[in-house]
Amino acid sequence: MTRMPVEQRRAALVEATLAVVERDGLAGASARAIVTEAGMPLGALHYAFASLDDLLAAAAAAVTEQERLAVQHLLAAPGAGLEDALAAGLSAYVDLLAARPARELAFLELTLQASRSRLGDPPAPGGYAPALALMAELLAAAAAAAGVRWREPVDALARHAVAMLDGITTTWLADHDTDAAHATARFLARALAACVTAPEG
Amino acid sequence: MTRMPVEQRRAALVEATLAVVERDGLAGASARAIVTEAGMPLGALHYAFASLDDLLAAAAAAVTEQERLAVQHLLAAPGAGLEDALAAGLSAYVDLLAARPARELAFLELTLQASRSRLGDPPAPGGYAPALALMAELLAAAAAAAGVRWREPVDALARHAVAMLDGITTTWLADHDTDAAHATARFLARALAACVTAPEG
DNA sequence: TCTCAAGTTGGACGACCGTCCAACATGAAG
DNA sequence: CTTCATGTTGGACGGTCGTCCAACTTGAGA
Repeated sequence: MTRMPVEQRRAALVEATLAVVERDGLAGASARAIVTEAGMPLGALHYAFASLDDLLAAAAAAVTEQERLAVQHLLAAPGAGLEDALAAGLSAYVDLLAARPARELAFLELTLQASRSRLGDPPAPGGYAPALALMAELLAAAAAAAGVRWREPVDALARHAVAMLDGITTTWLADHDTDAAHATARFLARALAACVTAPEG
Repeated sequence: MTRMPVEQRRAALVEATLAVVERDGLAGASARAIVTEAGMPLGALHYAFASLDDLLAAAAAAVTEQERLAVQHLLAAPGAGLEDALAAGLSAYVDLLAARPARELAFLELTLQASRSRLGDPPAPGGYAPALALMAELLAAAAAAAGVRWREPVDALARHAVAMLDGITTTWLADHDTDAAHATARFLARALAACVTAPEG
């Protein structure tokens, strides 16, 4: 392969890993499948990463950054009320899930694999932090746009929302019931909207 | 191995599979590891199941029956209010999760594997049905005990609750934050409790 | 142009995989 | 006791796995 900074090589391998896991599942994410996807020779993997597990861990870390970033522009609802804005954003995620289920499934597989490797860890705040921080920002912005204030810490609410998104995902993947997933999204929006003070108060 | 009805053999293999996945993860659930766990010879697997995938699918199906059954006696709160009863039950699940995380992780791994195999399926109501039915029963019983009635169909609320349990699980597995998981459980209990008519109405 | 350290490659290795099936054990029928 | 259909076993097979490393390419410095 042509000369290439190691950093760029690592990024390309991570991207190829995400593509392979999305297409063939975590079980199909072998060293050979990944380097083939990336158009690299077999040896390139152990030149950029110490082991395949290291690459999968890096891919899992990249996921929390990349995936939740796709949700970023979902909460860009116009001047509607807070609950409607939240419901629109969450429903947009459901549509994204229904349109590209393999992608969300791949993200869950990688996240779970990372969770297993950290099962016997100390407290371990974990790599979820970026997703939580992003969701907290979105919630804060949504409240500001609606002219209301959260009655509870946004960090706590953000964690509830992230958990609910995960649950919506696993449940939809199990039954493919898009209507029900939208209903769950509205349920969460209503629950979140119940945690604000009166408008302009 | 001593004579043994095929049905019993299948059940023993499914149980052994759950034990192996809990200990070593889905990646470690090889045919040899499973039959060793079950104390059976290698050939016994293909004598009771057509393939390893069939066994894993059977294990995934057994999970939805078995796992959610563990939650059954969690909602047995005394005469407290509905929200407190729900919160107590959901918090009990969080404690169960924190005490035996590998088990819940194994359940998720098997469920996700099953989800992947059904990715390109027709509508497919899926094997989630028993879990939903059980949760619906629990919610109906809880409302009856509190002397209130659900304002929405219990089936819909049950699906929200199951989704939230999954989300609580994946999130806790990522950050091991038991306090935050309890807070999310209370959040869900409050959201559910907001869906009833006034007591004794 | 020649040298050589650094970067890159793909074949080789041992281990493990799922599956199959020829050989073996078993217990009822004769 | 002998027969034999049925149930059971574990070794063998072809394949794929992750990893390593000897050989090759590259491009800057002498």
